[in-house]
Amino acid sequence: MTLPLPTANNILGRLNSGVLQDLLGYSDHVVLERGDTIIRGQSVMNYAYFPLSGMISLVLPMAEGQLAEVGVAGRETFVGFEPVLGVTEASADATVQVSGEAIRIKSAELIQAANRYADFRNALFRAVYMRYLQVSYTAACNAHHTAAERLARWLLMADDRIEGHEIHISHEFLAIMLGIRRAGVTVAMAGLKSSGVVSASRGLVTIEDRRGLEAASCSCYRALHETIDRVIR
Amino acid sequence: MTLPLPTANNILGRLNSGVLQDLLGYSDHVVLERGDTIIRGQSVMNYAYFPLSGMISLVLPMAEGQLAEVGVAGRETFVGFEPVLGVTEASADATVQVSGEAIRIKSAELIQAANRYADFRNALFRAVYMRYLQVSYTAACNAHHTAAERLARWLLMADDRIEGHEIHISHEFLAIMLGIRRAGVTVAMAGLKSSGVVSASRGLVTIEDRRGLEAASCSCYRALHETIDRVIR
DNA sequence: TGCCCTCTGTACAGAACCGTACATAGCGTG
DNA sequence: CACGCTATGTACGGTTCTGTACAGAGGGCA
Repeated sequence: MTLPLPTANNILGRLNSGVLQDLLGYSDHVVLERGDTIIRGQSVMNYAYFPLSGMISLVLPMAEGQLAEVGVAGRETFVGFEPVLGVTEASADATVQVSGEAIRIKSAELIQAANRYADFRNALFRAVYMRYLQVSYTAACNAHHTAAERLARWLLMADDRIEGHEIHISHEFLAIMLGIRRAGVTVAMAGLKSSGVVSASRGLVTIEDRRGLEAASCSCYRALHETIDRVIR
Repeated sequence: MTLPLPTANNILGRLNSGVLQDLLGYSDHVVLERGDTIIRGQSVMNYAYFPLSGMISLVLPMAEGQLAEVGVAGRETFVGFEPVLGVTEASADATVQVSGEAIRIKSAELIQAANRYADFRNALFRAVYMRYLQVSYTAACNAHHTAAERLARWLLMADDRIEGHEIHISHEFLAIMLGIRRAGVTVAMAGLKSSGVVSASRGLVTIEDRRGLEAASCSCYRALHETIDRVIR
């Protein structure tokens, strides 16, 4: 079993080796277990996480105990960006959805490194912007698209961030992420299963036909990707 | 008729006068007419706008020509933040919803000033963060709350950004902003009218009972305000 | 093996919202 | 004033989703 390298993270992997070595000097390598809440909304942010594998949901706690997922993060980005904008409090919960590993850096050290290295700072800014875009599309998608389309989009986003094509998640959790009933997930999932794009058993969803899943998803998945590709150039 | 001062904008108004004078040296004072689209999504951003009055909607263009409002801006903030994060392309359309005025600065000059003045830079960062929070709540709200509740929230956000309590807007426009049918707006508005919290005639909505409107709104309005107050401290 | 807890599938009535259509009302302009 | 355009009010069938409930399946553990 091989330990994933820090360069598995898209931001860390593009740094020149001197900067990366410096950063790693005051970083931890941590394991993210499914269900862990590594950041809590409305509490002081202590660490930023640069995932090497796995997937993290960003979940906004609302009034009356409701929850709403506003975005997801994997090794393409980092979580805990608030200090980059001078804010000490977390905006949302960060909950591990798919187990993995991450490089963890104290928020204060993150800021010092960002001040020191322009390339690193710019990469962090770009990641913040991509997060903003993702949340924007989530807002638009929630207003316009059906539960089935949004389920397909969620599975695509997860598929992008995992090894293989098996997602360990229950309908109950998916319901919270999509802001719909648990029973609604079961029905929507049955549709995807009957058309053969996914198979599923207790707590496990397997993507069988990626193209088919893209066809079942709303346009937001593709639109967000195209926008990000254009911005990154 | 008095010209609004640059200090009417919350960001500019908190700068020390030397910095403000410098900024104003390379800024324009512009009029924002209802219906103007001052920034277009997916095109290069040329200017940032610091509103002194009026309200601007941030509207994400989606596939198949659909539109979705992801946030609004008034004199509490600025629009055209992308260059602050090193991005040259606009993410969304910025359309004037309520006429007003603004201080306009070339994006390149904005960045130079931000590099020069730490206070200004920090204020811009904080505004970016507040925008992020607002879009997050829009995403959550769209997933969980009814059209009537969201209409009430929209009217509250508009009321916060105008002089007086009269909003010039048609049901057609509101429908686009909320991502629902025009007829759905008419029905929801009829509810608000029958309970006396607003009155309305052709193209004009008047808020009669601010407290009542807050009661008709979902919790997102209050929750966002409380979060922003806490972050700003 | 038996028990229990979680997860999944299914059902049903009702609410919310859609797409569409049509009639009326307000208001500017010729 | 008459016309025409835009805005508003209303209606109706159909779809999506909700809240709730219950039964059965899967799997861990005593």
